[in-house]
Amino acid sequence: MTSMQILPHPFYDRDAESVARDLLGKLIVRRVDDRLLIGRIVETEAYLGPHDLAAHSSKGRTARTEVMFGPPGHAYVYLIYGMHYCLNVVTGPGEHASAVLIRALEPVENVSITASGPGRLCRALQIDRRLNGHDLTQGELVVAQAEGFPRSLEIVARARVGVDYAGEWAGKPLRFYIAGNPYISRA
DNA sequence: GAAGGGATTCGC
DNA sequence: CGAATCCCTTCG
Repeated sequence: MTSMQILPHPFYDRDAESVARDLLGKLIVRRVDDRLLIGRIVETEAYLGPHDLAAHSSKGRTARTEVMFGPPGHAYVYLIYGMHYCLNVVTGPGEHASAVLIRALEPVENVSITASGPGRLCRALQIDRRLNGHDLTQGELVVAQAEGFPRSLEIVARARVGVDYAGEWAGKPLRFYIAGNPYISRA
């Protein structure tokens, strides 16, 4: 396939909303043994930091949320509802305890089962807690940009999913997806 | 619409 | 300790 360029740390060292928008169209590259599983990000959600009542970091710094309080560009992976993993990338600026949830991928290479929805995405890419804290600029899980793609995208902003408990934060348009893409998790 | 399932957190 | 909660998915 075309050559790819791994996104460097400064890409992540910005506010979560900017990173969430700019991740659309980028590639998740997961290496399992000698196989590369590749998907294009088509849906994300921004979690802005401790003041955002929908963000895990708003509950304080704990063993589970520790990675969120660390440097940008690392994976924050946790188990939810006893059976699904969710993949987030830690953003900035600095150690701001903000992150972007990756909600859906469009299959690009070796992704046969559906990767729409955060739980299914992790199943498709064989992501579990062992990748919590992983540096996304190297190793078995990275985010990259294909040369010359994407050019321009039409982005839709909507309320985030599954955060009804978050009061006024529940309705803020911090979920982003590529308009018309068939792999988004829900309309 | 409800249940399934386990880690995590909080309250007693 | 027990109880409640959860950035979900699949089944009825």
